[in-house]
Amino acid sequence: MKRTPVAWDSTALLNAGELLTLIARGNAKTRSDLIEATRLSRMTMSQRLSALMGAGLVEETPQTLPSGGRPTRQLRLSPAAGHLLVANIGETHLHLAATDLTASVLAERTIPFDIGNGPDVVLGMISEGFTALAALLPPGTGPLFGIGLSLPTPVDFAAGVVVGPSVLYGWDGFEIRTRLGARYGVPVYVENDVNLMTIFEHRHNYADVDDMIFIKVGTGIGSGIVSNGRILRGAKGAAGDIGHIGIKSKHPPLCRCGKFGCLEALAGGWALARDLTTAGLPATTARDVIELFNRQTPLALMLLRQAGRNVGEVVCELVSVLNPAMIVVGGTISQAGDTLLDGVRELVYQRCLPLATSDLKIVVSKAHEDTAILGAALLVLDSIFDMSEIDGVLNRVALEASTLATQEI
Amino acid sequence: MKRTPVAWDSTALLNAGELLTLIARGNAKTRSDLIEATRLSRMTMSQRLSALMGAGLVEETPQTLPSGGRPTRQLRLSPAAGHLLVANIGETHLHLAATDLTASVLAERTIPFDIGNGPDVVLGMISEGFTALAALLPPGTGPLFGIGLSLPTPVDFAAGVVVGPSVLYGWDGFEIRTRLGARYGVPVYVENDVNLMTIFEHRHNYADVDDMIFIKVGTGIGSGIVSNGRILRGAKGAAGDIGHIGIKSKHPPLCRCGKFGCLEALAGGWALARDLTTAGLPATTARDVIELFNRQTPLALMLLRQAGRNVGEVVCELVSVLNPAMIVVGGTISQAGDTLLDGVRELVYQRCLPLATSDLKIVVSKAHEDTAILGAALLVLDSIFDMSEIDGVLNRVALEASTLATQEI
DNA sequence: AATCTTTTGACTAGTATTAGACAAAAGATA
DNA sequence: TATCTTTTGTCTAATACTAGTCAAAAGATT
Repeated sequence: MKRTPVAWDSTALLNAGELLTLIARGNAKTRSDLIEATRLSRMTMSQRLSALMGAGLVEETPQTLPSGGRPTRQLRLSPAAGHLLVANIGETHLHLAATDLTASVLAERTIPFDIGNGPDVVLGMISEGFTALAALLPPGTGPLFGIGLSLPTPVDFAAGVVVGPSVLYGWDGFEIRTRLGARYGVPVYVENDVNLMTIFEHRHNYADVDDMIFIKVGTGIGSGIVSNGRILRGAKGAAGDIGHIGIKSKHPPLCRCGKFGCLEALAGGWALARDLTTAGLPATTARDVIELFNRQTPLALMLLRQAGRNVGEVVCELVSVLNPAMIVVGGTISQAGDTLLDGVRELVYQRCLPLATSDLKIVVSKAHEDTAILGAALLVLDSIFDMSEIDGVLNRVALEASTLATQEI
Repeated sequence: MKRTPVAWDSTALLNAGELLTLIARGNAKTRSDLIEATRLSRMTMSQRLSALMGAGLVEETPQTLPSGGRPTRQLRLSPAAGHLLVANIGETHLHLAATDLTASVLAERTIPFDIGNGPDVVLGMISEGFTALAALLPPGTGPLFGIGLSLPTPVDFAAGVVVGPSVLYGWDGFEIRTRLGARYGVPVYVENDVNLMTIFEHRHNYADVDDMIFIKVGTGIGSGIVSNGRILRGAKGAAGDIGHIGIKSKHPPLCRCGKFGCLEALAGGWALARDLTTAGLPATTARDVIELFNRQTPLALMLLRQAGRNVGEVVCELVSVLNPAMIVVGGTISQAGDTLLDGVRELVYQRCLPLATSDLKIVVSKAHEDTAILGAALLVLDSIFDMSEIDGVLNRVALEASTLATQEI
């Protein structure tokens, strides 16, 4: 079985990494953008671009940009040129999805499971699930480009390893990337769920904001920080862990971390449920709390307003330290909307310096459902279409194309 | 006066920006490093490198690295290939310096002045001072490569404009970069003094730490944040402003910002001097406080220990939010050493989660004197030897060399 | 002193890229 | 419909870059 030359210039394709990165990242939408960004001659750019288009990685959009003369054609990554497999490992459910290269879900599946089974069993279930999803892909979908995993625990992103003594027994130090990477032969990225929700919120709704903070108020409380347009992870991937910052209160309640007076123990979903139950309104989950709020239960309203002020205490400090342009509050409890946010705003505008608050926006997340899994897809795309990884992608595509060409003979 | 070809290949020089960046930033010290980093062929690299060496920008160090065979020659930026002019605008003194390209001071000068004179007068004094310094440069020093200014107020770094309503009356919105850039025709960078101290501390002492926080405890209290190896500035350059975070205390003292209970009002140099004076030990400056500490005055010791705990309250939150690998405490009051730091450590290890504290180092700055001005030089170097600016530098050098060549004829 | 090892420079033929010019394409405008 | 404007593709000669080879350089090793 001998190799034959393929239709498009394979050298040009292999050199087109930079173009692909610019297009995939949204940094360049037109041919002129590409020339300006790469400082390549029009000839070379054109050649490489047609290689990318020939390989099915890039396509022109139907719409053009008006320019006074001949309209400018817009370029984009072909959504179907490849696919991703992503999973959100929750505490009770496993959420799996296959997406295209615009992070749109092609197929998905939710499996109830027990995270206590440990990484071996869970990763086995994920592999099985991925295989099932891959079978559901529409015909013509390109090869697997990468895998993303979301976990409810701090993660050393660079290494793809769970860190920390965490709630997840048996996962500490488990080398997820190594394990899945060996099985699938594509890049594997592992990240904490709050950071992934942050990535989704940032890329999907506020892509032009370079400094923002996403605050998740769900059962627990956590945050994700975008600084200079990038996720801030810190030395060990533990950045943004605001749930256990101490808040002044008259009778500091015991937190599940063992300390007293943590933010989470005052304003987290589990704490609100606890307080409602104590007052004779049975509630166990954050969803129950919002249910009572929706029924306008006075105590729930009161507790949520107070929770807003407690969250606000910490947000004040985040604003002073990080000087964000925007704060987005998400998570189940954020469904209380302004009832929660008014307390946050009250504290922030009262306590922070005007320079930091004058153009600060504090809003509720527009997102619902499970955005961590979409964040995982966006993260994989961002990481794959990147200078250091892009050559691997192109090599795989070129290889696939050339073997296809030989098979046809 | 016609142009004549110069000794070295001018095309190669103009294309050598990437090499120069790598060498200047310390990312590549040998020829092999350069080949690996640029993926250029040895031929091209060699050609461009000799252009850089011919232009006097890069030189080989006397020492070589042992390699088993022929020793590897080390490369570095020629310190004397150019010079920088930097200034620290303090509240009572103007500190000016000329440095070489390793940020070593070649000449310096301190001028007492009143910042109340406003930006016009002050920038005029700086220009005069720079002219005087330039006359003191050793013969053979290369041209001016850039200018750096340090200011005791928040700055919009990207624009080179003072922001704020700040203590500096008349400076708000003043376009320093535009003003000085027009006069000197080189890049001008303006930055807040605490950020510059942070840059110095980071680059000079802990260059391999990607996530660190520098805390300045002087008359006031501020901080600089290094995240992913870069200074975190926030949306408006106000990040790290921790002096006015509220601290719980029984009788919250009035702060100079108008609020009660700010960190600065409890633990800043001015607050400690106030408390010592009240107790009958006259002190006005942070230096006076340290003077009393050095004499082992019991009240000073007690106040400094308490100040450490107050600073520790805020550091706890910084650690939870940013997960740094290292915290460096500087500023005049940090001369109290462990008397101050023990309080910080006590709070941090007691309140933060183990994942964030297990490998965290909390140390006193090794630096003394005015490090902001050195930070300014490092910032200018970092900014100049950067993909977006480097071509300007090379053009200026090439132009200068070619005019020199024509004059010789 | 002879040998080894690795760095470094230089040569070649072949390949990739560039600048600049020309023409075709395609919607806007008159 | 004819003209205008800007985008896009293609051509060519000149230039830049590459891989691969050979040889010289310079300290380490024997």
